Amino acid sequence: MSKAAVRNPDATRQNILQVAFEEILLKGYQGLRVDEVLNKTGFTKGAFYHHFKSKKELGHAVIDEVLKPWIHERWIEPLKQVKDPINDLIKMMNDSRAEINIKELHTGCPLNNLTHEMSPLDESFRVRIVAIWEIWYEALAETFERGQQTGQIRKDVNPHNIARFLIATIEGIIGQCKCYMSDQAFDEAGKCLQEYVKTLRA
Amino acid sequence: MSKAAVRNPDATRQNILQVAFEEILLKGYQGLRVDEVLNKTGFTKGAFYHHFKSKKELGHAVIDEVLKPWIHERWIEPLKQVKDPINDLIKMMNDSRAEINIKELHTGCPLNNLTHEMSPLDESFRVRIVAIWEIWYEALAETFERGQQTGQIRKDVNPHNIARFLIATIEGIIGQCKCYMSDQAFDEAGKCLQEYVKTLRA
DNA sequence: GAATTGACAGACTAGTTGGTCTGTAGTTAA
DNA sequence: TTAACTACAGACCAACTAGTCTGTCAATTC
Repeated sequence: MSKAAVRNPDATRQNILQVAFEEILLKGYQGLRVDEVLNKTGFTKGAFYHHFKSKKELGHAVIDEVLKPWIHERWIEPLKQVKDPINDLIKMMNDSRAEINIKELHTGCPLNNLTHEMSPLDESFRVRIVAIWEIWYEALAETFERGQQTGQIRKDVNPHNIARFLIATIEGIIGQCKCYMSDQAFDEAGKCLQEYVKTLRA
Repeated sequence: MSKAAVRNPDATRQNILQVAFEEILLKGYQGLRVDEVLNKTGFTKGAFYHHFKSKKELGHAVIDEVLKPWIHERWIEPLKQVKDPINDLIKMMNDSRAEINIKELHTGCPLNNLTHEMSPLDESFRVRIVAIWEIWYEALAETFERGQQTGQIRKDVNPHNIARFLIATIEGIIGQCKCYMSDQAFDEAGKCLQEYVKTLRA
């Protein structure tokens, strides 16, 4: 009875999910300790296993209820608003860089982090994470298709191929920054990336 | 006395290192179990802790004595032999693709795997892994510099920037293949990558 | 307002895991 | 030959960790 004089189960769940997400980013799913989440949230085993059947189900919930909405807010929604694909995308990539610098360089891209550590561990993780990549991939491809229709993007390029290429490159660059704990890779590769994107202009 | 009627300490160490490396690729360093390595090699705790002070030191040895030589053999040496940067690099990337298909798609790039999981865990891991990236990075940049001197590569591009860009892109593509467990990403993004590389021709 | 259900608290457990320690057989040097 | 050292074998341990179980108080229902 040390906590929760007034009850709020939704807030409890969200609290646990958020802390678990941060722990996974720092230490990975395998390095995530249920006890540590409970320490940081102030809840107990009783609360945790009331909301989650197991650690694995917590992993599922983190992917579906934290990571997925984050990608939506960070990439999918902005992509829908794009009017000038070339310039807007360059701007979004620069925003991405700024965001990386803010929350410490060693964190990297959350989606890519979970991809590399969690997806090989269990098929249930992998399918959930792939679903998120697909959403991003399709949203990017659609952005290029719209650009082709409005005559802003060359019509001889394949929107899906470009989408996959850009996603791969962005993640690769962020991965380098993460390991080097420096944004030098962003300076170097970013220049090439911007030049490449500009070649797509009609 | 169930094993090693005849002794060969070097082979013992290499055996442990190789199995540990494969285990890390499959389950990550945190998922690596000393006992499992001993099961698969047939050795015991006594042997293990005679050769390695701790699990962490095993991690160091895997990076320095398995991963690093692998990169040397797979990338550094071939890069030294490059006569025609554009065509040879495209060939090397296709080789890389073939290799990925052979040892199951979910494995991904060893260097990138260890980068994402191990480098955030401990600074001693990170500095060792960064050192390997640097070797690859410099070897690639030097290849482009040679290409510029021989007039095969445009002189208005920065060799180091291209090197970083290519490394990031290659790793990003392999990462996508790993998560999707499909080489579709290689088909899609690979086309863009090849086109980009060709634009570097003088 | 009594009863049922939901949302926790917290002690406890069983299985795992990195690491230790003692013993012993092969190897090498004198 | 023998003493000293190397390269293991394998039992053992302490710490950790996901998960359980019983109890309790708040919230909802009737």
